[in-house]
Amino acid sequence: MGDFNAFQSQSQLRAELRASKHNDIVRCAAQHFAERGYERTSLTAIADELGITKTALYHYVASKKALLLECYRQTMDRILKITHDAEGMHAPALDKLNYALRHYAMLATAGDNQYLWLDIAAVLKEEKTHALMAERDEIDRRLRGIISACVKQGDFRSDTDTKLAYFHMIGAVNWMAVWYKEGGTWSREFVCEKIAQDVIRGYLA
Amino acid sequence: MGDFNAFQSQSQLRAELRASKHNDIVRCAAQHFAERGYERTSLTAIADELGITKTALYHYVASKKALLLECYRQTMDRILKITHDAEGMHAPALDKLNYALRHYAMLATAGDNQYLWLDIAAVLKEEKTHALMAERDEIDRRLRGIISACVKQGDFRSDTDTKLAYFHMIGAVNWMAVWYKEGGTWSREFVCEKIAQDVIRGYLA
DNA sequence: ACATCAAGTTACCCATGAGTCAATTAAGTT
DNA sequence: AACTTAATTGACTCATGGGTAACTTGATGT
Repeated sequence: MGDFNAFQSQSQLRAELRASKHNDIVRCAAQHFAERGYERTSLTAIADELGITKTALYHYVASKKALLLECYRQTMDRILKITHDAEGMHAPALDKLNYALRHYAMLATAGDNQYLWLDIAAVLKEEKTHALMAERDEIDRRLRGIISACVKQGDFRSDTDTKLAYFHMIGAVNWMAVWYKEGGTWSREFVCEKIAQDVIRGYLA
Repeated sequence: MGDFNAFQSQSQLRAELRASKHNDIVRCAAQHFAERGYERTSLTAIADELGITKTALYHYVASKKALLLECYRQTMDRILKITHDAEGMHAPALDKLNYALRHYAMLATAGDNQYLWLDIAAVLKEEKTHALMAERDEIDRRLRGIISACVKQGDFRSDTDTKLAYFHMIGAVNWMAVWYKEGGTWSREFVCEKIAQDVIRGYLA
């Protein structure tokens, strides 16, 4: 083994290349799943878009379902990061909540995600044992924690039911993936901000 | 032709029987589609539940897609009726809106409708020529009309964006189909009422 | 009695799509 | 050069599921 690869072994390079391709696949699949739904998406279609054959996919992914779960894990990770960042803010709970909802909405409206969120809900229902459940619960816990804090700090009405408020907010934001289309008179950021405000305003003391 | 069937011809009886069976099929299919989604539902499964063969279905329905469209037309008709009833109320626009949202929510939470609403959105997107589009638009128009009336009558803040408010409300209510489960401490009626209130409260002047 | 028609059934056809296998290429290792 | 291993392919299998065709049954009407 010569010293020309002192910084990085060739196997490491290979591993990185592999990881990169793997990532491409997941990203491409995520888009298809989000736009057309899991059932309507064929692995061949994904492979075609990537310029490879379906068989090649199986060198990177165990099965179609595994691919789906990975797509969803990526999405959950992003949401988890948002809630984490929100919790870490040095600001009133109300600001945290606004931040979380705004960024959540930005995720939901990024691209054509029509099917993404409902399919996730469906998968989570069936795959009870999966780690995705834990992530989902963690997201729930954090968001509801922030809402509770809004109540405790007196920004939200004291008779607020946090569970219902949570579902209300999440529902309104998730549904954006269905109706939001790029290219209106308002920017995406603005629409997300508006929805976050509207959803929060109903609970202000 | 004897007079024993003076009230109703036998062909009429047959037609009614046929219509009744047709209705059974649509109802059964609607449930399957709502619970498992269109793609995951097989005609054989529907036929099995009805105790007939798949082929027999084709005596009542032209195709799987036609069956889907009929299911959705039924749902749309129900929503249309709700908006119609709301409009016909002798009451302030605010009460009309509450009525419409409450009953819409009751529909969304009737049974396991997880997939129903999103699939409808998807079908409406593709089937641009179909009469369902017109019905959907009519529902939109009416609900947004009621929201506008709330603004005009001074019950809603004057800076309310009716389009966004509409999407917000519909989103929160549609999403109930995903999360609502029978058997909690609160009655379905109560939860629907609460959500309607929460969704409206944010716009009150 | 006899033609008719609706309602079903069995046995198919056919397209799609997930997943597998054996062979091939390309690159890295000794 | 010989060996190995990862990457990739084309050609399969196999199950599912929508839809069709031909036949049976049973009731209606003349």
